[in-house]
Amino acid sequence: MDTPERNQINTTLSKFEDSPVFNYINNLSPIRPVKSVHITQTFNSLSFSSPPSVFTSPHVSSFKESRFLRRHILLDTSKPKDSSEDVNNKVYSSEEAIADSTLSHLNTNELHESSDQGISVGNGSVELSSEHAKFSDELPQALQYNCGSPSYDPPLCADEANSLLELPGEGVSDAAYVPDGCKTDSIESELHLQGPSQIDPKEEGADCDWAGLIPNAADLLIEAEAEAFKGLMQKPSGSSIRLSDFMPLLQQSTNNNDQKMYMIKSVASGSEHEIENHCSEPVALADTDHIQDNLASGSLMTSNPNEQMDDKLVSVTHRGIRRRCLDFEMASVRRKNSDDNSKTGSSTTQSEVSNAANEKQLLPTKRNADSQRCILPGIGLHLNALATLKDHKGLQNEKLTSGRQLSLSNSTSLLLSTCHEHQHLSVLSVSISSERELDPSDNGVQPTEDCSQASAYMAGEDFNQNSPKKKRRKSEPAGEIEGCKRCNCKKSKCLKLYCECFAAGVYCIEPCSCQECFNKPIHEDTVLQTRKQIESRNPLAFAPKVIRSSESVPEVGDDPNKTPASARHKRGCNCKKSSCLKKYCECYQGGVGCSISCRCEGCKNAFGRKDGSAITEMVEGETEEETETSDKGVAEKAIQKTEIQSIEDHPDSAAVSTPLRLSRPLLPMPFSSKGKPPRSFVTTITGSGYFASQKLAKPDSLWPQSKPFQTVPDNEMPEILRGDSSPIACIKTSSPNGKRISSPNCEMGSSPSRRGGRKLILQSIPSFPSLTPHP
DNA sequence: GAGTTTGAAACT
DNA sequence: CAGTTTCAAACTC
Repeated sequence: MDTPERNQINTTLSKFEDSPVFNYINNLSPIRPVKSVHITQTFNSLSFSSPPSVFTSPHVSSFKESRFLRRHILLDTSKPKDSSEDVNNKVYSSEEAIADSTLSHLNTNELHESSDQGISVGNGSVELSSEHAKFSDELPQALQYNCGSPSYDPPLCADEANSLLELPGEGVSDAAYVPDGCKTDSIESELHLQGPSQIDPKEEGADCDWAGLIPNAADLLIEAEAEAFKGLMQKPSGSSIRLSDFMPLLQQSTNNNDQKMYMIKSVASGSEHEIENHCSEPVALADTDHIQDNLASGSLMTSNPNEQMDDKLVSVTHRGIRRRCLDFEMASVRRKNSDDNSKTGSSTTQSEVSNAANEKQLLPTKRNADSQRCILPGIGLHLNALATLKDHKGLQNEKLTSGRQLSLSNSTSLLLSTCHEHQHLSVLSVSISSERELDPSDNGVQPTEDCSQASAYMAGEDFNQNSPKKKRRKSEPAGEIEGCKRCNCKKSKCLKLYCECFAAGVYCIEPCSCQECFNKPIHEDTVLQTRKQIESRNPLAFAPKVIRSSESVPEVGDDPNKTPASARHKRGCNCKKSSCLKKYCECYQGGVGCSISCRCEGCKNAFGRKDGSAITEMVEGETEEETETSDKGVAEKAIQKTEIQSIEDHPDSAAVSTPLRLSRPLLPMPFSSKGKPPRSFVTTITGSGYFASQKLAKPDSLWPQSKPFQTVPDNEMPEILRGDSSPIACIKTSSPNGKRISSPNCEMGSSPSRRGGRKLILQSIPSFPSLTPHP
């Protein structure tokens, strides 16, 4: 990504601004240029986004910055700066400065630098190197300015600011990020600002930049042009710069001689072309070549209809250029938008297509698509819907009794084969539209949520569910957990926490054997209401029962209270007879050790006991689970070490030994017998985000480390959830309101891959909450 | 698959 | 908050 193009644009713009034509245009334009406002906006936006943008894509940055600069210049005239991008900015700023006539100093050196950098400085550029320097410095300051400087105009429009903020960053050209309307306004406003000044003597002075290259004399100008041309021709990348160079020349020529003007004009036209190209293709890198070609061919000369023979031709040309730029920008924006859309669409379509093509591969494709957006979610929903479909076809046969994998495969096959048409359609439609609506099965599934919800929900379910469940299961070794949860509720209607699915925040699906189930998309409202009620009683009701922190997370820092234990059950268990050695124990089921918060009797939790004996856990590096236990140190039930040892001895114990890891394995281990995963939901907090997953399942990295998990008294849990990290926050936030706050982290957070099953996703409590229709 | 056990969730 | 009931998973056979 080279910035040169944009730079050129900037320069051209600045030139335009200077030209009286601009003023005229501005007058004509219905858009009210609120210079200050726009500028400020841009500035603000720049301030916010600029840094990254700068690094990422100079183009964008240049453009924005340029605006920036102006403002700065206006505000501050005396700051030095160096960055190349700044140079671009300089152009504008310089122009402004010129307009203001406040800045008069030109630094040939700077000019050279700018040119070297490839940033061509238009007239304005010539002017103030010093300013440029300032700008660079100012960028950061810009914010300050905005805040403090009275000079600044009123705050930017929220829309604009948003637009700016929204900018994808580099890739997007200025135009792209700026809304069409806004953009034009902003540009025009810029023009206005510069417009009045038009061509200042100083600008000519600016030409002085060129001066390095070109002497003031008209004759020299021509020569300079020739050189510039050569330079353009020679330098592919630098083409933009050269163009800018031409601009100044043009201006000078205008001032100097009409004849020369022609020359210039021709050149200018060429520049325009280039500019246009740039404008039109801000993003494209190849432009330079293009431009060169054009120049070489001489097309440059002819291109502009706008050009005129007058002295003002230059200005006109500028204007023409300007406009084109704007237009192009707009066009570019449009293009980008369209492109983006097309891309997105294409991507979606592709994904879908691929999905369609590879029905079986839905998962993978989906995952791929995941990155992109809602689509997947949609798919996930769809999957759920599919799940519901089972009814239609009676595919359920397969309820997974023992062999989930088989069932999954079967189900998938069913979907593919039997439902296949139906599903296909649905899937495709979903993916395409990114809406589940299309699915007949979907019905009312989460209409409210859209991407966010869908994503969360979907994410979980999607991957998992969709085919995911099935696939996952397939992928997973038999015993493994599948991520999917299935319930067998008879009386709760799957609207109580008794229901694992409901508790996990997922809809029941095929594999479920539940009766009178209301935990389906069709009953979304009911589900949401019920969920709210439950949350009202217990905000953490849908929070992961087990919270785990990953090393990455700064957990400790976050919660002083928390013990280092990697994970703990939210509320602790209350086991009386199972000794916390069976899945009856939620702690054990969750693969975590018991903590102080536990009220268990005779705790022998292999993962760790209250007393902290959790020796077993310390396995391998990861240990941790219970390291805390020591902290807790409560020996309420101090279990004898012997027990622990014994545990270790046992094969299972092995798992135990490394509780965390084990957890991964462990889960399977203990659960493996049936292959079901533990019920408990685990929330893992990773640096990026936390995951709450029902299953420990593939804890992957999660476990390990870190977080001390405080055993977490009930109180703590909430804190943990809330406080610390966003992830938690996500959970909580979501749950309380019933809304899911999907933090990107949460959703994406984890690599979906981790949790195969929907459970994983589910874990993000938010998912469920998300279901809540709250806007 | 039926029955039992278990402990969480829900209720009082 | 404690006690009881309900519930469904976990477990056993």
